[in-house]
Amino acid sequence: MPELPEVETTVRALRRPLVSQVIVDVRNDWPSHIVTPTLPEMQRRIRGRRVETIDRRGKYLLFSLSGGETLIIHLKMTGHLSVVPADTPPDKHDHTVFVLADGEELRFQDTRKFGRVYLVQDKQQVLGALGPEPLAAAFTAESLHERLQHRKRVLKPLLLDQTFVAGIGNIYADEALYYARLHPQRMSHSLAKIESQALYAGIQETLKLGIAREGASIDNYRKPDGSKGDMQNTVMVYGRAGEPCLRCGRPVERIVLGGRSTHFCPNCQK
DNA sequence: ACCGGAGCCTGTTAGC
DNA sequence: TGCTAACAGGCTCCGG
Repeated sequence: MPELPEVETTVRALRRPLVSQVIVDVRNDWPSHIVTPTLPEMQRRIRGRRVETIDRRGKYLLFSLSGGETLIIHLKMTGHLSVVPADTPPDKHDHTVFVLADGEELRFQDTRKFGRVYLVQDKQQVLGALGPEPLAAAFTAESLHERLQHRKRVLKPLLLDQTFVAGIGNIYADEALYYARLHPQRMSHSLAKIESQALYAGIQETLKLGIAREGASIDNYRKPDGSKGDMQNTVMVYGRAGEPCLRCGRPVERIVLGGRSTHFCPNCQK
């Protein structure tokens, strides 16, 4: 499941093959994949546009196009993007395909069809509600502490709330809480400053590690070239229910919070 | 302001 | 062995 490090890895891998390429058409066989505009209008507005830059905001990929519009893609659960020669045999889960002028295609493969595509003039229309970027300079331990104090929410679901912090998903939320030695059911406003600082460090360290390892291929995630990331070999608690905590040896526990599986060490995390 | 549940999907896995 | 049912999970919407 692509989270910030997986999306960042995808963005970095797509820049070389895609930046400065001209899009000549769009194909789609699953209408709800494209949120806005309609397919005919997207085709009209995107034809002849050049990809100028590729960036990331939270878990969204942003393709800035000549003419000022932005193509935005969210991979959700099973989305995968790759640039391949147009004669590459199609996969049955390729649902939106951008045809490029050089004979290649940007293919959005998405088994569970949760992914979403937008073409907008104003990217704030899609990104406007997102919280701060966790790896940006403006996001500090102090500002995190402040934001935690102003909410009365269970820590784990709050970390998954994209309006609170952008980009953290189920894996990195569990890992960050483990790193910070904080119980996932702690209330946000109960954190002492030193605990907020630990959470800040946990978020930073786990996300940076995830990027350095080029993502976690625990489930479906693959890099654009189809290869796996390495982060799955470094997870401390996620998916390790019943296995010994790597710090104290007691079994890792699994509970459900906010409808999400949550893994933690009841001995190390208070 | 916050919480819980339904819905969107389909490949995988647990259970019979 | 073969089949069905439950499950996973990011995000939005709805009602409490």
